Amino acid sequence: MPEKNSDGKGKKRLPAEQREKVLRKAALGVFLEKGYGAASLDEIIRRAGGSRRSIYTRFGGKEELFRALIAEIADLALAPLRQDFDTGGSLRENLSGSADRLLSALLSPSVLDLSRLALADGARFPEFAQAYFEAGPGSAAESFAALFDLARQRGEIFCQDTRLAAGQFVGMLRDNVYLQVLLRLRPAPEQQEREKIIESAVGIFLHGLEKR
Amino acid sequence: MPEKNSDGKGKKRLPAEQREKVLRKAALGVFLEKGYGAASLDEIIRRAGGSRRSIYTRFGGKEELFRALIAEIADLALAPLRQDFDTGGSLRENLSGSADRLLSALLSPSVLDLSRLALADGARFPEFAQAYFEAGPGSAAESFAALFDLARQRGEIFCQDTRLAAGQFVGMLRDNVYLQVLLRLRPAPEQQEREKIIESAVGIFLHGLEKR
DNA sequence: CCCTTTTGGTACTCAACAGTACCGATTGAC
DNA sequence: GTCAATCGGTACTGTTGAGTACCAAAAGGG
Repeated sequence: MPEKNSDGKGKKRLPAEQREKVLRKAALGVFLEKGYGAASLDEIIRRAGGSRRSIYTRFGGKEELFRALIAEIADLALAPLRQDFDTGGSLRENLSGSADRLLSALLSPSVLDLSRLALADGARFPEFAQAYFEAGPGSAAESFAALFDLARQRGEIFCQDTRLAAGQFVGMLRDNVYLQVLLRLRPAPEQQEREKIIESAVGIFLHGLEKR
Repeated sequence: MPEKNSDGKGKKRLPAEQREKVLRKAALGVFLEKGYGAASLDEIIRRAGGSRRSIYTRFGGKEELFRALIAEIADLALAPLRQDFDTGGSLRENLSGSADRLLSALLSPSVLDLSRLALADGARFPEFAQAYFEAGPGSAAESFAALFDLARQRGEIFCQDTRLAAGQFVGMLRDNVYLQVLLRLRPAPEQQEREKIIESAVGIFLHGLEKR
């Protein structure tokens, strides 16, 4: 008796291109949720459909599958984080707006998972840790540094090392509240608390960089 | 032929108490280096000597062994971080000194491993994430908050929410340099760079909190 | 309509590892 | 010295999951 699958999906075949997309997406989800070590190919296949062959013919194995995802992982999850600054507006407005976008991105579930993944499995996949940092906190800090440079040229602030200060500003947003969220000790702060965090950080920072 | 072990250690038996100490220490090292999932009992036994029985009779299993370590893990690795503040000296001196001790602790190999462990396996062991945060960044922030409260009472600084500011100051030390070290993208900064980081952070922060 | 190629699904092998059983050796009490 | 209890070492069991083999069904060209 030619039997169908339990879920009734049958044995429809997907064109190679689409199968690969579905596989990448499913793998991405499982890796982000479970981490590299605890992620199982069976789980990926269960979500994506297809068979083990589809992974091994297309990618070569678990490790290669993960490596194949690195580029798009960083791009995808950190995209909202790399928004350009408004050219107009005051320094404070620009800083607050950018900080808000950065903090919201950092606190989004997918970026939180991504950060945990980079920290947990960065030892085995240095390119991944590198890609994560460059696409995320690194590029954010560079944007802030550019902002600070401009303000310094205008004489609005006083700062010897704008890159260092920018990295510290990003760190300031990654404060203990963020750390607690990353450790799953508390839920992400809502709009109101985020605003308080940003107001405090921007206030301290801008005042701290004022000409003295 | 009654044969000795390859390393010549023989079959000396350790008193129960000492065996447990050695086991705890070895397990601590392996968990910190490999993470919970990748740590194997065989490796722990190889380092500690003894046999699997010594783990199962004393602790019950891998999970219980890990849980038994949580308290001392946090205590041990974060001890240098919880030094009291000098009561004398200026606010800036106190802040700089404390920040230096905190940063040095955060950047020490064992605390870096501990932080990665808390982030990677905090999902499975929430008590561990909790203990890590409270013993480490949490208590550090509380100390800074106390320092800020005192300074505010003296009228030296202006700050609405000292706890928030203290958490942000700790975050500021956990800047992008620290993040890169945590991600194993670069070695820990030497004394000179650490001083620059602290000088910048303390300078921005104190100036930022000045009465305006 | 048939035949080749590719894919989905399943069954298998192999390795790693947690947990258990057991034997002989060591220790300490008597 | 003798004996009971315990410990070290090793072998075994069961499970999980990566990687492989194979078969049958589907797609597509002739």
